[in-house]
Amino acid sequence: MSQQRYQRIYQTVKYIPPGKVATYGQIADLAGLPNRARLVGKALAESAHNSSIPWHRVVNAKGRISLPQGSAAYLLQQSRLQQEGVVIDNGRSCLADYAWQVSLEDILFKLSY
DNA sequence: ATATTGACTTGGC
DNA sequence: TGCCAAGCCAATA
Repeated sequence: MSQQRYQRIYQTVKYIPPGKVATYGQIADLAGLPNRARLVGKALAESAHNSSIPWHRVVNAKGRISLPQGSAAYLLQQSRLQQEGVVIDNGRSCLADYAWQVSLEDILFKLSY
């Protein structure tokens, strides 16, 4: 059911390693879709049922969970991140500690398909 | 074809 | 830290 139009976004999200987080804007840029952070959120909302997509590793530019505070989805994202070792302080993760940094080496030798 | 809606971002206080 | 106004733009209505 995941729409074909969000394929690039989904593939990019799959590369976020466990224990790390990426921002909506970062995913959009990496997917070749600059200025489309909101589209990433939309794509993830539709991927919630797809277990192969680690949507919980995507947070906003401030490192915070962008879901209604206290909602089921919010709690699920929080617990999944905590399980991976990401400390969540009042809905916020510390980007300085957990931000996913894509290096040139990753692009050339590890993320190749 | 026009208007509204977002799991967003940035910059300024 | 936090709030706000703008800017952004595909998808929906």
